[in-house]
Amino acid sequence: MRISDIIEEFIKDLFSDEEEIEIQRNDLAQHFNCVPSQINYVIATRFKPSQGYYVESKRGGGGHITIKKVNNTKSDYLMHIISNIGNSLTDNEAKILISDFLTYNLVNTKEAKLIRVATSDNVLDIPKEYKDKLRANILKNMLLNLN
Amino acid sequence: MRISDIIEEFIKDLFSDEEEIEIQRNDLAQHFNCVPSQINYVIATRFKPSQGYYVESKRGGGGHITIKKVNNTKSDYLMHIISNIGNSLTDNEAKILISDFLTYNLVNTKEAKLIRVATSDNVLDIPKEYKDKLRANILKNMLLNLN
DNA sequence: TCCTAGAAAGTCAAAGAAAGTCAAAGTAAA
DNA sequence: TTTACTTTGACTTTCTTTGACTTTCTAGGA
Repeated sequence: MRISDIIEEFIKDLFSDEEEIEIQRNDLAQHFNCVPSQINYVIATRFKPSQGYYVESKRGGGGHITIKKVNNTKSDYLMHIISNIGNSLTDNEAKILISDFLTYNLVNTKEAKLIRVATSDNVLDIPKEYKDKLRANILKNMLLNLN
Repeated sequence: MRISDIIEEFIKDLFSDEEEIEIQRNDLAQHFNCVPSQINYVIATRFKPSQGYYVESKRGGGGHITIKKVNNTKSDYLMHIISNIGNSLTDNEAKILISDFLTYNLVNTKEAKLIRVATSDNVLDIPKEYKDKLRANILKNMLLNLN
């Protein structure tokens, strides 16, 4: 398994009930035996605002990285995601979003699967230049119809 | 015997009890002493939706190919539909099919809605020449994932 | 007060690790 | 002998890992 996925999961577990967590980049890197910038990679790809997270940090002595979950209620979270999807979305971004929906109980397994299928790269076999735009569109529309 | 057939059989054997397997393209190619793209060929020709398989993959470090087998004894009707959809489907045809699914209780209202959204003409905002083909593909793959 | 050392975190590009594409060449079937 | 299916390989794309270098912050000493 990829170290990035393991770190992602570890961080998400830190949010047991909290809606805000704080980590030390170097400590975490040491814990997982990787270079510190790997932590930045994980945050950059898995904890983006468009994924419902807000990140702050401080350098220097006593420095740290704070990650906040943007919204509390399910419908706020959903609205936040929908309005932040923009008009382009990669396969990987979609995958992470959908797995978050499942973790946060916004959808059940079956629905998550349906959404995943309709946004996955293999299913969307059209020229590359249309893919990410189409994917964003499909996902937004499916989410809007969840209620 | 053709190498493609051997690989096909090998992959099918991997599904002993599992309904979902994961392979490494390069490893498999090495195992059979063929070029990696041969694996793509086998998947493209023998693991199509109309044959009851759903495929996903990921590139890069830790990449892999996942193949899911749909238990087709579960719903003959569904498999029948899937293999009869062909590779093109109009908006209207999709609409009718989906409302049939609902009538026959193959899906619930929410699922029907999700499927409808992902196959509807105005969500699929790509050039006309790709639409019906894409719609067919999306619908087939979504149906495969109903269990 | 101001300067400086050390402690964090950030950036960015290169290298590495998979998988995907596509078309040409080869083979089998009708 | 066409036509359809297979095999092959060069090239592309996507995602992850790594590391050298930069920036920012705090605290302690001159």
